[in-house]
Amino acid sequence: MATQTEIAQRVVESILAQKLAPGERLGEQQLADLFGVSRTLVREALMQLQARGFVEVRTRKGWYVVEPSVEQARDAFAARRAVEAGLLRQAQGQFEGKPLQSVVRRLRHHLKEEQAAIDAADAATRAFLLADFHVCLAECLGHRLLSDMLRDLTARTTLVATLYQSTHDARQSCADHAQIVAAIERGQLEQAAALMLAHIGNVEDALGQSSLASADARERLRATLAPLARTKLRAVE
Amino acid sequence: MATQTEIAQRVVESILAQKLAPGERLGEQQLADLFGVSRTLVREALMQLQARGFVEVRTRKGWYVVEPSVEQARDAFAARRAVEAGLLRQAQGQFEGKPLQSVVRRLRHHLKEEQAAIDAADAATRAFLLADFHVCLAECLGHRLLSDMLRDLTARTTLVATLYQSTHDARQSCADHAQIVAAIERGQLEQAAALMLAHIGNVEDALGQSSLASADARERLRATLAPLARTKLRAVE
DNA sequence: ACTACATTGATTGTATGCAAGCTTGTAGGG
DNA sequence: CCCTACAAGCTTGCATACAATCAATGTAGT
Repeated sequence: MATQTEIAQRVVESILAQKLAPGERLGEQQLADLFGVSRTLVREALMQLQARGFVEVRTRKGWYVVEPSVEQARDAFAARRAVEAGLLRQAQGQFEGKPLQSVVRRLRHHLKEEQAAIDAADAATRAFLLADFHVCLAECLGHRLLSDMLRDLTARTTLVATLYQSTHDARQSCADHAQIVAAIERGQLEQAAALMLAHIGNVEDALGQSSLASADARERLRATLAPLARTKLRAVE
Repeated sequence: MATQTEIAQRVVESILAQKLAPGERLGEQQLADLFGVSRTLVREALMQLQARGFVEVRTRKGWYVVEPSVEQARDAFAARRAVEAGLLRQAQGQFEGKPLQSVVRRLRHHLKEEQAAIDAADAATRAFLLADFHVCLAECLGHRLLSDMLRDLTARTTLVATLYQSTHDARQSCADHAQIVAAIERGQLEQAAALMLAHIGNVEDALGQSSLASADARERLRATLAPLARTKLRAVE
């Protein structure tokens, strides 16, 4: 009892909420049973998600949540830097004081939600809201297309953050956001752009530290399972 | 005898080559027969294209090549301005003189192709190459993700250019591109960004003139068919 | 005991079938 | 003559059925 769009949405939500880990397999029949529909709808939903970069299909093997490489992760961050800085600088000539007030108002509202989530909600909700700030910014600035693209882009970076066990602090991100909003309110959009670049850099650096530790999934699996195997061997002896 | 990806690619090519006009209907069975596959594959291909913004589905009515409204067209141009200017400014700190040389070399090669096409090729090929310049730029600057996104974005703007009968001159675009490359070669990326903004503005303005004339599809149809109906009436008399 | 191979099970890839809905053409009434 | 109601045909939406391929397990042979 669900449409393709609903299925796709639910899968994306689950990925962002870390209920679906990167590299996790998504069986077609399994999802079909879960949603009470046929494999056809599931496939169509997955194809859309593939086009948006959330899942990938390995021929005759199945669908998997994307597991971005370090290089791909850097690419996503680089893309966000270019887009979001461009966004703010573009707004410089676009707005003439007045409309920015309503933008600031909406962003402040979003900041409040972020802070509330940091105090109360789980990590998944926090991560979602922190990413949504950037989407909200693009939307407030009138960029409908870019807000959609940023939704997927930030989702990607959030994904790699969970994949590489980012040590980044939610509180720090929220503080960064507040600074950016303050700069926008002062009309200093160039500075806002600079702050945004620094902010994205912070998030990216946070995962740079641990990227070596869990660089390879195979290695990680071996490391995780090694003691178990040893125990088993000893039991057999 | 074709995979979904091939079908999707062919459809996109046809749209860009103006063999498929905006608003044109794409029957599933029709495409299935054409490619010698079943409707299933066609549907899956169309779903991907829907996610990328090339086609839309009206329930129980069929698939149609997107027919962007004026507002959506402006949105696409605004997105391109933000992304491409951001791209160039971002490159400012990224490169330190040397690697830019290879970028310039590749872009110059592209410029030559553009000029050759302007002299020899048809309008569709020209439009494709002119749009591809921007994709190529992003790719040269190391933005793999953004180049993909720009491929779709520029396709969108090319689409609206054909839809609103842009009066823009290919030669002018190519000259703009040459100026941008020259600025990059001089290392003046800030200026390159400014030139890029002006260039995109030029293209957008070219269709701004005729946007009022064909603002509404319904209106346009009425305007197109009105004289025909009159002629017919006279013949009957 | 280990390797090579065959068989089985499961899963994806593709096609076909059936129901629902829109469009169009036509007939009947005003 | 025009307008409305109805029916037929075509098209999409979704499910099911079948084919192809891969992984895994079990087996036989060395």
